[in-house]
Amino acid sequence: MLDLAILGLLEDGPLHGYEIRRRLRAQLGLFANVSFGSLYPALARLEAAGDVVVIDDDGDDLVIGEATPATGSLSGERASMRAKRLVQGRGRRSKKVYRITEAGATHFDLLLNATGGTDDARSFGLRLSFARHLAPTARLALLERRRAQLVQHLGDAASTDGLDHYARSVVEHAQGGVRHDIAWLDDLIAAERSALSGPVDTPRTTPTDEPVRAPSQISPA
Amino acid sequence: MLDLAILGLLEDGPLHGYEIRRRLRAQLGLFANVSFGSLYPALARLEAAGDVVVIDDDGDDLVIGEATPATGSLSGERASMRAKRLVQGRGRRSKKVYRITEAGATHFDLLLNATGGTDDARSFGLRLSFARHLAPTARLALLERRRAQLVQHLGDAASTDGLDHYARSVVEHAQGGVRHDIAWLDDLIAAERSALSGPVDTPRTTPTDEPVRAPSQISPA
DNA sequence: ACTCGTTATATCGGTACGATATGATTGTTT
DNA sequence: AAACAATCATATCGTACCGATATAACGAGT
Repeated sequence: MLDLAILGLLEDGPLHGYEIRRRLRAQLGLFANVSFGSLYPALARLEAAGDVVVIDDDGDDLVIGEATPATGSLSGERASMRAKRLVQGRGRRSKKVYRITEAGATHFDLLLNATGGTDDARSFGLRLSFARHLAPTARLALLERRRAQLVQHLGDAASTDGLDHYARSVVEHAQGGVRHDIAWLDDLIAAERSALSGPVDTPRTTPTDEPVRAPSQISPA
Repeated sequence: MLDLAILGLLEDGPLHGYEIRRRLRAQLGLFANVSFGSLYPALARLEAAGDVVVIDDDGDDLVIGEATPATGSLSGERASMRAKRLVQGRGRRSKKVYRITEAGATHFDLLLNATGGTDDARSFGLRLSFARHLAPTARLALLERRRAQLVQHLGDAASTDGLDHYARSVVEHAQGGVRHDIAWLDDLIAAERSALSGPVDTPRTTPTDEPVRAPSQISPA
């Protein structure tokens, strides 16, 4: 989950942890309230896995020999990093800027295209946010997978019998939200379809074979 | 989070773990996808804390001496339980039915009325589901607290500049959802207000001083 | 010079999740 | 009636995530 988010942001250029969090809050504002208690461990994880590397402000990789000892001691890297930090920064540095590696980019593609996994709203929103990195067909597949999940979600919803006023209100409101989500997905799917089938010109059948649908925007209060 | 849910369900009578999960899925369907990996540890937690006790099918508490050795060995209780299970059930039992204690009920009130804590949608939905256990003023406070959270949430939302089509769509759709939530809360708040101020009779001002508002239901797809 | 708010990294304890294992009960097929 | 599958039910393991907290560097105000 977080790995996907971090790698996706780093695809557009190196960032340090704090900035990653800011963008996550801005771009994915609502879910993704990501805390440092998960962000920094995640960055350490990705660094250990070789998906990201720490660079300094000049863009140089913060590893000495460049010929990394491969599957050797991980602590060696950290030690050398600390060394360079001391040498050229005189302890003045505070930011740790991360850059995505080729392995990281591969890993990102893998995570982004993964069909299975969790079906929660967060991971879908995350994937859709990075949908520009997906092939058009994969994009469409992502949307339709999500739509099917939500439809099924509505399907096996209980009958709200035996629930008091408040609980019923919660359930019904949530169901309304799901229906809203489905309508939204329908719009996105239609857009993807028309972009796939007729990227030429003269979209003849497009505006007619679609039922009348609200323009994806609730009344702005 | 889970403690609140479990205790709230047990307020209406003893249940076993599996059934708790079913009700959680039904009543709070959407969030609350509660997994056993969190449910059973939570039950064990609550049992250790004395908030719930295991009973057998006749309603008897499944502890031998009734004079529990207090802060002694926890494993003693489990051993005695296992013993009784063997004695009177000949291993036929598989369900562990939990009953809430007085301490548990107190704890539940505490959790339900807690003003601070997390501000996520799940815990709010959970609290609102159990709102019938709240005093009318506390109910209103809960709703207004949540409303303020959402309004602020909308406030410090970024400007969606620099976001591509997909990311912007995600953000805008989420914001629409938040506005929808706020409208819903406004309805609930209005209802609570009118129930507080004029619970007598002749609801004179009720149908008129309220702005025209959609009936909380999206077009049913 | 001093404090305060912001930027920034990091760790800790607790809680939740997904996968998985295991047993008991019930229903269905042969 | 035996065999099998599905469902009901409890439990544990590893990992991810969160909230609180600690720490430190730096700029701005006073």
